[in-house]
Formats: sequence, structure tokens, C-alpha cells
Amino acid sequence: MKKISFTAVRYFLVVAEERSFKRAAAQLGISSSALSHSIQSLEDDLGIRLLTRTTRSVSVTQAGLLLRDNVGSHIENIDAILKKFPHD
Amino acid sequence: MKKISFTAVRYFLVVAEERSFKRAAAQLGISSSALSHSIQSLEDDLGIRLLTRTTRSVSVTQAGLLLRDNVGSHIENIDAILKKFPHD
DNA sequence: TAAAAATACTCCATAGGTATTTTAT
DNA sequence: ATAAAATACCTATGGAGTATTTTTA
Repeated sequence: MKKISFTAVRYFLVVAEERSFKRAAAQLGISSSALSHSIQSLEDDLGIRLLTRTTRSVSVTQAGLLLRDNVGSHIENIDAILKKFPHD
Repeated sequence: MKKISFTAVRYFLVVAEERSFKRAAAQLGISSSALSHSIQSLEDDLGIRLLTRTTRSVSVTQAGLLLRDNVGSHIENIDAILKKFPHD
């Protein structure tokens, strides 16, 4: 199986929500350049486009919707579990 | 929130299953040294021990059981989804 | 033509490896 | 004594940054 970055998937979910790299980057606290790289390598790893972007609009592809709808909730659940994980 | 490595969590699940770093490393196709590093930094990130190991036995701590039981299925589901993900 | 994304580099942190040491049976 | 995990140290890859270029509304 292709080894994909879960961080990148989490980033993708924010871009899909915001429909903007700039706003998503600001929300994530990283540069939009870094975000662009991250999404590109995720798409490269998956072998398919997740977002269609022009300089004025960002839209989610069919594959992007599939990823968002199927993986999104799992990632959110994991994040929730880890957030309240007991630490010594 | 603490940024944890999903790869490390996946590795942990295999060690917990195999109850051996050596066998888990072989199964994962990485060195047991790399696996040891990975688990250690995961434990460090979470701030709690997941495995109790001596040179002869590896057992899963309460926190480890919690991680395995709550996060394991999500990771497996994500892996399954990604495995059959459409690629151009 | 102006604002947003992509690109071209650079840098650093983390993942992984080999060789060696420690430790519990 | 020996086998397994930990450690020390090294390397490479991926994540992130700044500056610049491209592009479309």
C-alpha cells in the first residue's frame, strides 16, 4: 500500500472546508507554500487529484469528496481520542 | 494538541499484536532499531508508556490497551479505504 | 492588474539504518 | 551465555520557510 501522510490528509480536510489555500494555511498556522506542497505530495501519493484549483477558486474533486467523506470522520475520531489520552 | 505520528501508531499495533519488536520489525520491513525509536518517540509524544519490555518479553500497558482498542479500528478502516482508493 | 496558488530554492527535523552495548533468562 | 531490546551515531527524506513567478477573474 502507498504510504500516505495523515498530516497531509488533515490539511486537505481544512482546505476542502475553506475552499482556499490561503485561509486554510492561516488556520493551520503554516505557509500557503507549505500547504501547497503538502497537498501536492498527497495527491501524488494517492495518484489522483483531490482539489481543482485556479488562482480564484478551489473546488473538491470526486476523489476529494470520497476521501473527505470516508476518511474525515476517522481522523477526527482519532484526534478526539488522542486529545483526551491519559498522560503520566 | 500533541502531533503524533500515525505511522508510529500503526507500528505500535503490530508490536502489540506480535508482542515482539523483532517479529514486528520483520513484518513491517524495517529494522528493530528503527521500530524501537519509533515506539519510543510515540510514547514520548503521548507522555505515557504503551509497552513494557524486557529483553525476553513485551507486554502492553493499560494505556497501550486503550490506544489499541480505541484507535486501532480507525487506522485499519482508513488503511482499507486508502487501499481501494481510485487512482487515475 | 491584483490576489491567490505554484514553483524554486534552502534549511531542519524526523525516519531509518548499522554497529554496539545492555539486560533478563 | 545468548537472544532481544536499547543506545550511539550517521544518513536521507520529507516538511516547512522565504522569495519569486505564474495565472485567471
